[in-house]
Amino acid sequence: MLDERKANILRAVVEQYIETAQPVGSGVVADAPGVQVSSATVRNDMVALESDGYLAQPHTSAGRIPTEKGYRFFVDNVVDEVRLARSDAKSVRTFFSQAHVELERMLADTTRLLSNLTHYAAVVVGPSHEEATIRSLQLVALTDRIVLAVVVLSNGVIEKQVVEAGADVSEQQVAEASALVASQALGRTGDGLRQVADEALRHTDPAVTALARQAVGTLRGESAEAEHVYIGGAAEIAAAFDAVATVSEVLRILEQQYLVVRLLNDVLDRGLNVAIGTEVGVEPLADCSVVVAPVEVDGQTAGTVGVLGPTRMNYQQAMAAVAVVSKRLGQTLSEG
Amino acid sequence: MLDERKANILRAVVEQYIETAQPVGSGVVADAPGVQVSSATVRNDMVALESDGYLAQPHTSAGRIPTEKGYRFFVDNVVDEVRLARSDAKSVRTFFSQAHVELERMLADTTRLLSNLTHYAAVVVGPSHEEATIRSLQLVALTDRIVLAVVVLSNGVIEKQVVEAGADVSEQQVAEASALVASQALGRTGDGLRQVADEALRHTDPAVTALARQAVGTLRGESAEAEHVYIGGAAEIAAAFDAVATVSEVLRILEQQYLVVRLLNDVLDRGLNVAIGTEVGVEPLADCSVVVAPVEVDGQTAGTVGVLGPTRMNYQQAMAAVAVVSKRLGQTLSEG
DNA sequence: TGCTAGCAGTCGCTGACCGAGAGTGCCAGC
DNA sequence: GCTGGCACTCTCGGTCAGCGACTGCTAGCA
Repeated sequence: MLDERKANILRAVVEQYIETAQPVGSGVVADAPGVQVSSATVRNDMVALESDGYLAQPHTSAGRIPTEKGYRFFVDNVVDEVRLARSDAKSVRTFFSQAHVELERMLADTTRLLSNLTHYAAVVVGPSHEEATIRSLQLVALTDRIVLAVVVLSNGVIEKQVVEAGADVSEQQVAEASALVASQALGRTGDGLRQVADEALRHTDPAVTALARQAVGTLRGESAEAEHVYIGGAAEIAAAFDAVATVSEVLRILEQQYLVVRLLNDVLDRGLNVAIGTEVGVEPLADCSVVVAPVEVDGQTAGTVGVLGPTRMNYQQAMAAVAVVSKRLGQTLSEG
Repeated sequence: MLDERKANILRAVVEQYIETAQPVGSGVVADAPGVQVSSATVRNDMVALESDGYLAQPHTSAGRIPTEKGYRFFVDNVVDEVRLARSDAKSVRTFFSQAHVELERMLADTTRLLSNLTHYAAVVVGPSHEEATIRSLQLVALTDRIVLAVVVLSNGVIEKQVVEAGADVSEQQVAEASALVASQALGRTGDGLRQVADEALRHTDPAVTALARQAVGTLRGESAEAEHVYIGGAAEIAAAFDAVATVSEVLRILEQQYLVVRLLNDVLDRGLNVAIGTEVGVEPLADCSVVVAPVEVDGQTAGTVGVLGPTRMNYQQAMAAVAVVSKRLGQTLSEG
């Protein structure tokens, strides 16, 4: 553990480096508030911090920059007041006070809000629809053999799934299968669909039975896994790094949305709100940090909110923004 | 108009510059196939090409680079054989031979295909749903006052629209309004919904009438405007430019999807397949070019396919890829 | 013991300079 | 009208010196 002065010095280095992206020398640190000692003393402490792995020196006669361990200490021990700037708090408030009836648009807009607040890329993973109840389930014939199963959930989300019938089916048969499936599914949660037994789906016409069972089978398979991801502010990534190769790599990761979801969940599973550099666990994101928070609806985790930026990130502000947005989002979701 | 040798020289410069991104000197041009003259002659022609505005010189004693006018000439007069590389043609074929029943996923995947082929960002604007017929229209109550209108179109696309009822409505009322609207809308095109007169929607219960009319009204307003855009390969933008500021600007444009749609349509409206630099008409995209093609289904335009890359783009390949993909996409859409 | 002032030393950055090389424009000759 | 040749221009890479920033160390002071 670091004594108070060393912690203050580390804090000063991190804050300064976040601001300027330049190695920080002992001079400016000595002038920082909370460090009322001479630059020589700062230097002595800096060598200690360096040998303890909190700071690094790009080369002799350059200032210090924080290591991952340094950022980690900063995040764990130094970041205190989780408070948004007044104007930011206001834009969050106005955002959530607007009516958002369509879940999906709201989540997409939320990424925009977050990336505007933080100037980093923002990720929102939508609530898994397992908890929402099924308000409507309908089979619609598209062609003689292809049927679309459309599920409307209580949160306004629509799941759809293509069902290919084994043989040609008539409009009439589709309608009957639709009614049959609906009778079993309505009111259940998306997850509850798994409990619909094939035996419950029976009709005098075997073709109808078959179609109904197949529809439920397809929906069973899908509904649990489909995570809805929204990513916004990719352009901020370009602004945050100065090597175009890094930007390209990071964007390539962001394009693989399933990877991003897994990444966020991994971080949360490890009990972290912040993953720094290699902690993120994806090699091309070694220069990136991630700040995440679960979205809680009625005490249940129902989604994730996060931002992705350079390790040289304004953690204080990002953590505040993510915390506030995830909380407000949870509230809004539990109301609507 | 340029004589043949000048055209060949211009061609050589453009092709070389596309490949190397370096100013092209008279020496390499003289060695190019189709230019069997000495470098001195090439130089003489180059000054002519420069004073005609086809080439530019970053500084004396540097080679030449093409201007927008130079690229334009190249695209209009030089690009001839629109042919994909064998392996690329194959991946297009396998892509479209796979079953794609869900339109939206297919379009999203198409952007991935195109950006893989060209290594530029790809844009696909989905078919406006005006031509597809309505297979199902259903009102689903989410809360006492909020009703979701769900429209399933014959191409498998689902449109949804939130309808807020003026007063609380019962499940029964929603069901009746749903049947009422469906009876009028089924079989019409999405556009044809506009022709449903309010008078045709009448029910003994005035609340049902009101809800039905409001639902149709909301759907009327929306269905025409909602363009579905898919953008893929944003990471390629980062690889294509070496100034991180440019990358950031371009990505910022791509994030505004409505702007991208308008941009592509503008280009097509001007009767162009290729827009080069300032021709694109968006100031931050001055270093970008766009290659577009309409997607035709049964002779009707039903979407757009395009790529966006640096002005220093491989037009030949990009044009070929866009042409093939748009054609195959049109075929696939008219089948399914 | 802990802090500080001071000083020598290291190293990157900047600007000047220079030579090599690439490319040009022009001219004379074929 | 094309070409070879030549003088010229300008960039690029490398070297070097001066400068400035910052460090590490040491001696001295409270």
